[in-house]
Amino acid sequence: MTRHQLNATAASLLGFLHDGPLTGWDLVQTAQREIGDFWSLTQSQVYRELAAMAEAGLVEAGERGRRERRPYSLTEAGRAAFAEWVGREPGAETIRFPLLLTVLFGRHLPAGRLAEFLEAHRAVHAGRLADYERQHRDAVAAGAVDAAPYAVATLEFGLAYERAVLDWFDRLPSAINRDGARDGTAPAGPR
Amino acid sequence: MTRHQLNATAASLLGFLHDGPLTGWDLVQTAQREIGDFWSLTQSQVYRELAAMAEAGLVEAGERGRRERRPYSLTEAGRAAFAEWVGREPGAETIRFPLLLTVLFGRHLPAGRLAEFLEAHRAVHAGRLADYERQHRDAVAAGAVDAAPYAVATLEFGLAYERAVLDWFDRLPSAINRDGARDGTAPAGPR
DNA sequence: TGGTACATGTAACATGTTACATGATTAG
DNA sequence: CTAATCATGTAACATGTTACATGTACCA
Repeated sequence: MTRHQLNATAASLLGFLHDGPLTGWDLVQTAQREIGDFWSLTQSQVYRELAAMAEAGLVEAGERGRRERRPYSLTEAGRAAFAEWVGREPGAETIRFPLLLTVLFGRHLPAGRLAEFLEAHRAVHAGRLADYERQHRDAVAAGAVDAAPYAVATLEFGLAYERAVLDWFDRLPSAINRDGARDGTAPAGPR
Repeated sequence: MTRHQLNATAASLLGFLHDGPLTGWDLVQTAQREIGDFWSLTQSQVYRELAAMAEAGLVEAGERGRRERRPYSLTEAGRAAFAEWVGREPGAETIRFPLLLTVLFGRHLPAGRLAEFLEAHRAVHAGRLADYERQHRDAVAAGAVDAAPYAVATLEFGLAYERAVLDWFDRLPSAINRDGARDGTAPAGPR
C-alpha cells in the first residue's frame, strides 16, 4: 500500500473490472475499445498500472489460466478507490493536435505541402466518422440508448467531434486548403 | 549536439523564434496564447527544452538583460531543424477528456453528481467559446483573415470544437443531464 | 515598505512511448 | 510445420507535472 492518488488511467481499469475479472490483455482491448477515442493508453501502461495496483492492494491477481492468462479482480480497497475517484470533479481535457501546429506554422511550408497533410488527415477523420456512425446505428438498433446510455453518450461525443473537425476542414480557405498556389498553374483537378 | 529527433513542443518554440529573439518567459506566454488551446505545455518544459536546444546548438542564449531576462535566438541549425520538422507529416491528435471517463462510468455515481459535473464543464466551454468568438471578431476586424490566415484557421478550429462540445452537452438525454432522478422528488427547477 | 507581477531555474516524481524478449496456442 | 495471433512482461528513455527556491522591479 504505497502512496496512491489514483490516476485516471488506473481508475478506468478498476472501472472495467467491476464487470468481472479481466487479464491485462483483456483490459488493453476493452480500454482501447471503450475509452481509446478520448483517453489514449498503451499496453505497457496497463501492465504497469496493474502491477502497481496489485502492489497497492487495489486488485488481486488470480491463477494463471490457459496461455499464461492472468486474471485480475477488484478488491474491496480497489472498489473504494474507484468510487472515490469517480466522485471527484473531472479535470480539464487536454488536446494535442500536431496538425494544428503545422497549420499555424504553415507559412514555413512549401506550397501544397500543407494541403497534402490536410487532405490525408481529412481522410482519416472521415473514416473515423463513418465508423462512429455505423457504431451508433448498431447501438440504437440494439437498444443501447436505454440499456447503455452512458456509453452512447461518449460515442455521441465522438460523432459531434468528428463532424466538427470535418466541417472545419471543409471551410478552410482555399489559400490554405488547395494544394494550390501551386505556382499559380493549373488546379490539381478533381480527385 | 546530442541525439535529436525534434519534438513538437521544442519545434514550436523554434517556430516562435523565427520572429526574433525571445526569453523563456516570453516563449511561455507566446506559446500559451498561440498554441495553448491545442498543444498544452508548461513553463518547466519550456526552460528544459531551451536548455536542451542550446546544448544541441539549435538556439543561442544572448546577454542577460534587465531582470535577468535571457533572450534566445535561432541558429542556422535551429532553423534547419525546424524546417525539417514542419515538413514532416504531423502525427495523429490525442485527446484526453476526463469528463468522458466520468460519463462512461456514470452508473457508479450517485444521482445528480454527474449532472453537477456536466453543468460545471458546460459553463467552462461556454466561456471558452465566448472568448474565441470575441477573438475571432477582433481578428476579422483587424484584417487578420488575409494577414494571418494560419492563425485564424487554428482559431476557427477552436470555435468549431467548442461549438460541437456545447451542442453535445445540450443534446445529452435528460437521464444523464438533469441533476435529476434526484430520488424522483421535485425537479431542481429553472436555472 | 510591502505586495504583486516578472523572471529563471531545479528537483523529484509521474506518466507516456518505443522497443524488445519470451513463450503459448491456433489455424492453415 | 510454420506463421500469425495471443499474452505477458521489462528496460530505457522521453515527456509532462508539481512544487519549490531565488531574486528583480514596479507601484501603491
